[in-house]
Amino acid sequence: MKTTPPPLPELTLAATAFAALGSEPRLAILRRLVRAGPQGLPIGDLGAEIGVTGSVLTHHLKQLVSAGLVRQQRDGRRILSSVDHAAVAALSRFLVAECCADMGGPAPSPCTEPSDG
Amino acid sequence: MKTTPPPLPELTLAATAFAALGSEPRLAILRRLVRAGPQGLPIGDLGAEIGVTGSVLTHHLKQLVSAGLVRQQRDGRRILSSVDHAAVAALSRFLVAECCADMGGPAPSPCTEPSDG
DNA sequence: TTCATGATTCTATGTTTATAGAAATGTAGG
DNA sequence: CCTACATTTCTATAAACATAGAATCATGAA
Repeated sequence: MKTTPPPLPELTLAATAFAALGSEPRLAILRRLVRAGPQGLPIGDLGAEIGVTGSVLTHHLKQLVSAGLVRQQRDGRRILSSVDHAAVAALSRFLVAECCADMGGPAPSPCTEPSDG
Repeated sequence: MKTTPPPLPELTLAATAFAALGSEPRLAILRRLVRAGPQGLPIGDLGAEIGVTGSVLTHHLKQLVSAGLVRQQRDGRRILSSVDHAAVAALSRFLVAECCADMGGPAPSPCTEPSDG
């Protein structure tokens, strides 16, 4: 049996997810989906609200889904997209972990911030 | 007088920062810089450790600096790059805020995760 | 089957990004 | 000034991404 089957290194996964978020239209899409809640939003409605249509919307959604940040399920003749909150939270934690790595301690607060608030 | 001087909307700034992180080499760079601590790391050393050289490294660093995630300061004939932890933490918070927006409550925990642990 | 709707795939074009080597800039020391 | 070192800018090329319209596929209703 193979004892080292890690498919993709954490760094690659994180970079893919960040790249998926590194676009205004996609970030706007994610926002709408968050507001839509766990039920999700049909792609048509999504495009109408954001101002992106057809193939372009599919293009962006594919990246978000591929990055694991968004899930999709059929509902009759439409497809509902919803945010994978766990994935988003995990990505956020990764970012904080990177930030605080070897900085001294188990990261009690997000970071040793310079009196931000 | 102009009454609408907001330079860049939050969404644009966030997208820029995420795009800066959406690349393996840049994410690797950030990691090294985090481990280097607040003192920073000269660009030459950085390239030697990561396996990126000269102009390519400058290219990536410029994006990280432009996104506000990395700062640079001269130290004699070299330039020390260091992570702006506050910016990274802020980006992480933005991500969580997006995730939990309108989900009900002031976000006590990162997200209403589905029994992840 | 036929029609209408919702989404994707295909095809094409323009833009941005990544990478790399050579040349140029800035800094420190003799 | 001249040399050595560190980093950037310039130039070029290949790859990836963004956008859009037309055609195609999938689902639901009559």
